[in-house]
Amino acid sequence: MRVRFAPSPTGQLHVGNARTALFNWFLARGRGGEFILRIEDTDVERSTIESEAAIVRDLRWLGLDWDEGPDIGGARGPYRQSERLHLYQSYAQELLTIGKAYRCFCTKEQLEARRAAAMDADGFAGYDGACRRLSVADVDTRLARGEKAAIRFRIPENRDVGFTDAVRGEVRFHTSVIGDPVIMRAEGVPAYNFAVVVDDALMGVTQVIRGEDHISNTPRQILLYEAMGFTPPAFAHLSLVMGPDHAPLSKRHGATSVAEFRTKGYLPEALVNYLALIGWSPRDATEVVDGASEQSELFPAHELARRFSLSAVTHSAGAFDEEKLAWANRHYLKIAEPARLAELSLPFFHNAGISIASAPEAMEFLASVIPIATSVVSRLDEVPSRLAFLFNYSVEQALEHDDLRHEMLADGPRAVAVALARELADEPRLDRERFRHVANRVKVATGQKGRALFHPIRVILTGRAEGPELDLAVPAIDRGADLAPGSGLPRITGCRERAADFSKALG
RNA sequence: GUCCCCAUCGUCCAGAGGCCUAGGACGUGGCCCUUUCAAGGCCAAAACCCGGGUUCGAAUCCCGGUGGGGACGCCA
Repeated sequence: MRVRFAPSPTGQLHVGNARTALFNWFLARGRGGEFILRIEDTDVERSTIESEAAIVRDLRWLGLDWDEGPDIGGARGPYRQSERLHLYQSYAQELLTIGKAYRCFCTKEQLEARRAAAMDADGFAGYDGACRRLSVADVDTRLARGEKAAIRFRIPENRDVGFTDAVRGEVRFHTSVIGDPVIMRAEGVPAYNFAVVVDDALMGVTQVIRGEDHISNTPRQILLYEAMGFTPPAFAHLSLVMGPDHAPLSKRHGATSVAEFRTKGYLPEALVNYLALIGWSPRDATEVVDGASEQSELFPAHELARRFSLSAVTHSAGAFDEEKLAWANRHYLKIAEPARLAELSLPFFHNAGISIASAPEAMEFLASVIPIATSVVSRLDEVPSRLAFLFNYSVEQALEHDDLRHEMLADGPRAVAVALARELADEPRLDRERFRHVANRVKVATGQKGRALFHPIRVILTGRAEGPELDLAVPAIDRGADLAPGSGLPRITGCRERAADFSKALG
């Protein structure tokens, strides 16, 4: 089995296309097939090498890999259509020779005018066949005169073209609704419908899995396969991914590209898992035990691949639900390696204005505290604000908030601050256990308890009324104090100093 | 306009004629846990688009309607 993903490098990788790539990859990896990446850059105007690089980067980020592609080569290359022009030219010539294609001299303006008229008259919007029966002599003289001509494929008349779609079943079109498509533009560049067919045939693609928007191109392509003597591959058309309102997913709905989801702080495994859930369910009928079926929907990519099958893909379009993506992200955030999360969150800290040295001790410290944030947050971009108290600590700043100041200036909290400073003064390294011990002594010393005791302590240690769990914050701050000198971690202060500062500030 | 595809809780899926008093997940509401916010646990509300057939029996099959989407390009 050979499958492919064939994006055109005209922009960012869209999540809908990413899902198509994913389903192809699932199939290849789940059943030992080959996955090919091919770049369809025949639109010279819009294709850019930057887009190609971005698409490759995003596919890699998602964790996809391919067996053949423009960046790694392969036996059936090249894998960029712009580098295969001679192939299209020779096949087009062949079709011309055997009379299955013909030159078309119609201009864009003429075509548009006639199309509009025909659409009103009988609803047919395809090519009207004006150049279909030009004589050889005619064509030769016009060519000799220097007139530019495109090459069109002659769609056979009065035929049914059908195929068995792997997700939809039987699909049938009558050739009367298909106009002769351009296969080579006047400039000598192939048109999409022709290039895909030549490439898929030559590259030995056995299953074409693509978006539903291509379903009506399929009959043209099948006819092209036949005309050139190729055996058509199996086709599968995936329903499209829509926005929450079931209109086509667009910027107006928020993020639409893989790159945007990355910069919003989603983990690739979460996006992959979520995307797989649109239009497909990883549930396996064989796992139904005692009438209760498998409940989880969260699986690593290789497991999704193992379970994947085209026949289980839904026929209807699915709406993109960022809430559910966020849920998947929370899950993967919780099970990810802290060291990796520390690495991944670096740019988010940078954006938040918190610079963290790349020194190993700094990264080690970050890794040790990152679970404080990732255990409660939905995305990586929320991490810095959760952890800011470790880096940007200041008594003054904390007391600038009216509500906090009022609360801290009350007798109870003031007593807690003073007692905490005193207790901490003689305390060696703090960990959760020691902290509980200290808190207990503060409780005894002040007679405060519950919220009245812990709320002031939280404000002292985090400078905020809410936030990371104290159990985790305490040892984190304590470690930071030890690391601060020369570690490249700016302005980290230990518990002892914080308590003392507050005690002083509150009088 | 013509052709094609699709139609189960707000959303994503399960359901391939009786197992359905329609199941799961996200989200929502409530309760529990808890020194806060979360997380976690438990419970709840919530759907077969409409109309005709076929059948002893239809969410499941057929036809029509309606609704949504796609295509009709010298874009892909």
